[in-house]
Amino acid sequence: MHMGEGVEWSLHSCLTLAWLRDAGPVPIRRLADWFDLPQEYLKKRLQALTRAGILASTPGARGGFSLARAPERITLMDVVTALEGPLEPFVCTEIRQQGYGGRGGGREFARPCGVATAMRRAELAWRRELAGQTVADLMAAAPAASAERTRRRYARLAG
Amino acid sequence: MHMGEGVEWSLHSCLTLAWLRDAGPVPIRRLADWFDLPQEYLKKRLQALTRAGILASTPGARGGFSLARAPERITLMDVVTALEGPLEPFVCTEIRQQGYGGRGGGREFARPCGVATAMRRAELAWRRELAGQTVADLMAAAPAASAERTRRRYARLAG
DNA sequence: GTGAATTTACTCGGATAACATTTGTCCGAGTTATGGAGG
DNA sequence: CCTCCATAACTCGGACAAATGTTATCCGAGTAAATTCAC
Repeated sequence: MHMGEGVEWSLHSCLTLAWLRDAGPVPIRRLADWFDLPQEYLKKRLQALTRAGILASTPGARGGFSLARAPERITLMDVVTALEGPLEPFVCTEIRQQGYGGRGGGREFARPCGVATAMRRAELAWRRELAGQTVADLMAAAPAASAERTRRRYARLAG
Repeated sequence: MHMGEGVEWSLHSCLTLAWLRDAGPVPIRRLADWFDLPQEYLKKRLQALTRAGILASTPGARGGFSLARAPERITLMDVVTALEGPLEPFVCTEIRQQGYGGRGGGREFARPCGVATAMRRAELAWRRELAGQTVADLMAAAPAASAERTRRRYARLAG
């Protein structure tokens, strides 16, 4: 059970984009250099966020990525599902059909599998927690100096 | 983000073993037939549970797997960590070091990365939920007939 | 100068390769019950 | 009847192969600003 690195990359990217919101769209090149990440692959991930309506991409010169909505309205859940897909970590393949009921069983399987239900409950707790935190919260939790430092450093790079 | 099928298999196996506790150790062959799963691979998974002290394995003829402790004392968390390893789904690779601080930053990174903290919080909620449910709870949640039916069917097979 | 053409700086999407993990298979070795042979 | 031995039924562990998923790279196409050039 592992969550792709793209999640970390994307969250940090969102955080940065949030801080640079006034500076206009940020090209992928800058973000990749910023965090020293593979440019093309990071792009792919951010494209996924764009398809999900979390980021907006402006093509052409002076284009790049930017937040599509206010940081308060982007939850971590949004980002995670955009990247990892809407699929739940635990997928019930209904093994039990084979086991407890045998070929006949019918009625017993109308209600969902107990194992799946238990897992689902845990996933819901996870999702709830993710949905409860926004990019704005991340900004607030970061050291006070980070925002300003990021803006300064970016301005210097962008000349 | 996906959780291996072994988790589902193992939980159903534990449930079955719990019901068949009086019938002595259950050979892997039976379990695999039971759920129509690949025998050798299921064995691997159950061996992992054995190493974790959740199951006990008795070698030799009439051997097989059995619960190592009471169903009340086996949490879903135990099973999941035994199979997927103790590693957290989200791994922080500290890419921020590159980004916000640049080469100098030092002091700012003493406290953990905000993104990682947020993710950790969600994982904790997940773990807590998993740790709160035991195999005994699964037994209780299952349809009343399942236990007896399982025992009967097993007796017939082993007959 | 003004407008059109060219260049430059971006994103988008698909194709593909390298790599890791999960899933599945196979085999040799060790352990214990069972059944039979010899006393 | 008792003992010893062979056999059968299991698990354990490692090595290996196949399938899948993640990470990464490359390329052609589209879009928009900036630059160049013609007039």
